[in-house]
Amino acid sequence: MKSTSCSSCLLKSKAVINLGDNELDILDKSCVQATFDRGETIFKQGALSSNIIYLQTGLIKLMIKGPNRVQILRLKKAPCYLGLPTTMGDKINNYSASALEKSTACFIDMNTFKELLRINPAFSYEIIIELCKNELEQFKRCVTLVQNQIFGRLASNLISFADDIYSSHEYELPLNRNELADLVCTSRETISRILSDLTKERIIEANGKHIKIINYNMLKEISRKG
DNA sequence: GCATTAACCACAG
DNA sequence: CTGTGGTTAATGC
Repeated sequence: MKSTSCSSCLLKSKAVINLGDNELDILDKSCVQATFDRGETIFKQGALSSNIIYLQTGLIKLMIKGPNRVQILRLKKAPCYLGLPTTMGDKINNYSASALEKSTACFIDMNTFKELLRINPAFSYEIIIELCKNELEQFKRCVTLVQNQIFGRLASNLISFADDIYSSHEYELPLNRNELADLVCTSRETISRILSDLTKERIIEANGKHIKIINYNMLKEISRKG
């Protein structure tokens, strides 16, 4: 299935750049590339996990089944590693990942990955950096979700789509209203209402999945104050 | 009490 | 799959 070798790959991660030729060969032997269409599951909560996944291109969502409903943990945009916590931290996946747009990913055998961590400190260092950045992002998101009211929670996410994912004040939402609700912990109805309220206030324009941020500063203010 | 927030339900495009 | 309206429960003046 693999069209290129790891050594000639143009989409190397920051960690893999530090690997020598020998180490790239080791990686090459247990690395398989796959592509996913929108909606396809990359890995599933409850299943045995034995791979580290490097998302080369695309956008995915991580979700976890809570006591009552699904919770979208976060969206992740390539390039990034997927499943580090769930593969290294447990034998079973603690959450699922599915593609929000056409994505490509490399599946790396966990034992090979562990071996690379052991033999190459520069590689390990980059992995730790990525993990730490992720944790900080999660902490921030946690505070926003717990302490802000719904306007603030949704505003934060609309801003994060614009700044972190699409680098534009105008974009197509990768999620429907229900998924948006799962992302900011509310109901589908409330999402509808808030999007139309924000449109009435001329802070954004929302037409179906098309979002245009008109008053970025105001939206930022809402996300800060909750 | 009264106002606000947000969930749940129902129903219509 | 979405948007809206009515109802209701919880919380805070």
